[in-house]
Amino acid sequence: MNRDYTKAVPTAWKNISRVFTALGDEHRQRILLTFEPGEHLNVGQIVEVSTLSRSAVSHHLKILREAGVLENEKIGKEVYFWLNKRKIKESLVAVMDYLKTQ
Amino acid sequence: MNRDYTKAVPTAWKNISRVFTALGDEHRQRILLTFEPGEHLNVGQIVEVSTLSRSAVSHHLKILREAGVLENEKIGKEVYFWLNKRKIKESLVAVMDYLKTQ
DNA sequence: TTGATATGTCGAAATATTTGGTTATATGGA
DNA sequence: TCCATATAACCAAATATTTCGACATATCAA
Repeated sequence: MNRDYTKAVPTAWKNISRVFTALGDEHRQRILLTFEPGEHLNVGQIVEVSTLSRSAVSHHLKILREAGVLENEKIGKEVYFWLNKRKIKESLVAVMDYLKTQ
Repeated sequence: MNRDYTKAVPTAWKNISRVFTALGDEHRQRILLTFEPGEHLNVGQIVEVSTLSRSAVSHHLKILREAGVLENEKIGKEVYFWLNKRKIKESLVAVMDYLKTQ
């Protein structure tokens, strides 16, 4: 039995945790699945295919962005979002590596 | 833009969602990290290394079990839990595969 | 059968997250 | 500059999750 994590987990795991929390919500999954390969979508487009209000979508986009799952850039009046594949893969690999030691 | 997921995600993704929700909580991460390779732990042992009450731990174990992340078996008076590596890996691979199409 | 132990379940309170209306800010066009 | 548009930030209400004590159930040993 490993007692190292009685009180807390390492920072690396906290970051992973945020990614998993981000992916663990169905609304956020729906947003992610909306992206076609390499596609950049602006907030309005994402709201358009969502059943949620603009501010709820904005909230979920913030969580996805803060987890590093999405990146964004403002172009003119619009903010475009796209998948950060590297970041998602990193988190998955971290858990894969943990499983390998198990 | 893929509009297929406007209202819902496929069942496969709902199952993945449960795994990610399970892994996205720090208390649950701490429980998972407590397991040494191949180890089976009973509830009392997990409570012992936790800062939470027995019933809170029981609640988290239920979430982990229902997500398929942990398996369990009652032996005598005790219930032993262990990691379901296959199930966790399956969920990670599903997301990896999604990333490959991106 | 009685008592001790291990665990699960229930219910209510505490806490956190989600939601959507409203307001603020930035951008670009007339 | 003034106005329309896109988005973010703020706030309060609705909802969901977490927490823990109390109670219920199962097992085993005396």
